[in-house]
Amino acid sequence: MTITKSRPRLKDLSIALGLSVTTVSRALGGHDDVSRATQARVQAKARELGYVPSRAGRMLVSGATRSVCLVVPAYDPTFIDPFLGAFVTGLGEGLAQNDVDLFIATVSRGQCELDVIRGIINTGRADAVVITRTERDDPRVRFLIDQNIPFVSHGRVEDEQRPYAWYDSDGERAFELATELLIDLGHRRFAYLGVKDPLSFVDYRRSGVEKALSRAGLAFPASHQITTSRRDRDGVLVACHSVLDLDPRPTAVLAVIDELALCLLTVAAERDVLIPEELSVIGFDNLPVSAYAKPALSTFDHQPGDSAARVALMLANQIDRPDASKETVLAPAVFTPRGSHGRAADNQRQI
Amino acid sequence: MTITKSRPRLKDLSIALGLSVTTVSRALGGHDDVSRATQARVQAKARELGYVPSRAGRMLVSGATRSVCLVVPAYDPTFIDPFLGAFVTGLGEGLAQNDVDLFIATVSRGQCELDVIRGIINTGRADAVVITRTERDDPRVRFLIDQNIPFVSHGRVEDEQRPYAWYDSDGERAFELATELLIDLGHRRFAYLGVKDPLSFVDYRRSGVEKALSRAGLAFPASHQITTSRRDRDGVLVACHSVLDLDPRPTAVLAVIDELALCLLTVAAERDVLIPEELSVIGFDNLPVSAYAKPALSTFDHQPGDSAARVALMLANQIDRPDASKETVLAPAVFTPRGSHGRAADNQRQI
DNA sequence: TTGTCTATCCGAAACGTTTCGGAAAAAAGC
DNA sequence: GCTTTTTTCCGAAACGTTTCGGATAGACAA
Repeated sequence: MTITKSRPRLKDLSIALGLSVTTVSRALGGHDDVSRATQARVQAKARELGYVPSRAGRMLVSGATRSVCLVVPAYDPTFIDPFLGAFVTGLGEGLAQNDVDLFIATVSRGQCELDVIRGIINTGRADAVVITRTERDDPRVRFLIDQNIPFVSHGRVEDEQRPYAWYDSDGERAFELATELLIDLGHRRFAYLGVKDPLSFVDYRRSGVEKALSRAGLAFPASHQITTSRRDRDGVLVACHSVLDLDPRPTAVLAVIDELALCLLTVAAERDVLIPEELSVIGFDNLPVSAYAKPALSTFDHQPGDSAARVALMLANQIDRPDASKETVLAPAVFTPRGSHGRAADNQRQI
Repeated sequence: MTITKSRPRLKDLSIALGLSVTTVSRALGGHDDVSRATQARVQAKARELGYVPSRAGRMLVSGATRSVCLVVPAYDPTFIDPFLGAFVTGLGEGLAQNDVDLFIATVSRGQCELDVIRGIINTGRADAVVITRTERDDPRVRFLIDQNIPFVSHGRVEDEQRPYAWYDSDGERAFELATELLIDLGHRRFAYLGVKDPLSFVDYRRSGVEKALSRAGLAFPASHQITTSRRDRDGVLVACHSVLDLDPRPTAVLAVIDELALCLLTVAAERDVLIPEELSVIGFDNLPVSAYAKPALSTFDHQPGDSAARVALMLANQIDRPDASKETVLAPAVFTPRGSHGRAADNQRQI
């Protein structure tokens, strides 16, 4: 009178049904070399006994794991994306719907990210990988294409000619639109607050500003493009002050990330620069706290949930149809206008 | 002249060495029924050929997966912890050092978290699970103990009598200390800004304030404990105003999370309440933006990286020694004094 | 010399699944 | 009624690992 604690196996089903293991397996697989009647009978029994196929067994015979790996660098805490949590959640959610598991690999200090990826694939721990925060000329993308490893990149790299699957939110278009909007509001003197990191989204956003300004015949001198390092807290403050020190002072600033925009807001408050009356500020990210800033920050939203869901779908496609053409998705970032931007003051408009 | 693309198996090693598969396996396992010389020879060859054992093969025979699952609810975006990214990263990092994989399961809207956990264990996808954001009386903890599933809880629940492994940062002690510090700075009128969610850390932090105040013989009436829902942006604003509307106005406020504290800071600025001269504010979380607030927010740091590393270790222990006693860790949160708190104004002190 | 003990190695089975090739039975064609 | 085709099922092998229970050889004791 032993209690069978462990869940049923194919063999248990076959015994219970008086069929062979083969037939049970094929019935559950929906193959047509087993009669409809038997298929139904097997499936009913499987449901009844709560049968779930063993992943290990399947992996062994198929060689595939039905799981993807998100590779996240852990060597630099500032690299930890504020959206990582939301992204991971959305990714897991989307993958689960396609019966794919998500697993996380980290790259420690001193480890080579490429080696980590190679290890994941070689040890057969994942069928595909996701990378985020692509760099200007990202060695990971090159490597993954070279090695013919299925992957989806969150963020695109400009230089890569070969096709690969990527998802990116269109920061270039976003900042182009924001700049146009500000021009329409009468602004003529712009500054851009950027970061030094060689991440590809940084380039795109800056370029959006440049495009809109040049189209409007407005100057965008290097002196008005102030960049700093996120890592360096003092540097961030210095950069914000530099923006306000420009003479004549710009009336509109595009900040590449909310974190910088928020800092600029507080520095401006310290220096009694009125926002948005004297200075319009638009950021990018829509951090949760941005809504609570004073004034609330106008910014762009990534819709991290949607993007993760889309990436999940792309990954499932990569796994299930490895030879399908590589999807590329350029998603619009949605403008979230709040209180930090407005019409240029008239006196400034006439200058 | 075929190129062997796939990595070597135990069998390949055995052929290359002229040994049996068994001996190779046992040699790599370091068993003493194979001579030292052979062990060395096998290990050298394994290194040379780049042998890595197949996880599938191991899983099949051992029944264990050497992976743990982080269960994260995806049904409510506000549930997504701002530290989730850092936590996931640290966890992955720590687990990898113990040769354990981290995999992520999400609970979708309409799914029962308990069912998800059961599924993970039943389908043998993980040997242990991690849960976060424990609730006051958490059904997950009860369930996991009942089912004898190895787990570590990030956050503890007060009511559970049976031993289980948990890690928590000591919010109670933290707010107790913060309150004492403020009392020493001359503050006598306190308010507490809380959230309604039934999360266990909420209770502990509030209780810390209460303890310190009662020890100092100061009142802590319900009217001065203002709670709101994080989900409800307007509600948060209303709560912040309510704190400032208290008459006489408190001189010190403890906010259960930085998000609320930051909101209070902006509301106070709007209403020309000087911080810290007229009002001291201390939060908890040390969000990245908290350093950029005006004034910079005094708060407590979780040290999410350290906590994740510790939890990873605890998990590895649970897997490797399932019968070991359950570790519990109560980690101090480190006070991060900045500009949002200070000495109580003299005139108020005398009231 | 014979038997026992130890050191070292190996064959076979097992874990759970899938697929290949074949076999039996039923249906169809003549 | 006989052959051919189709339908439906099954045995065996394979995936990569580990362990159990031997097996072989040499060392040792009597």
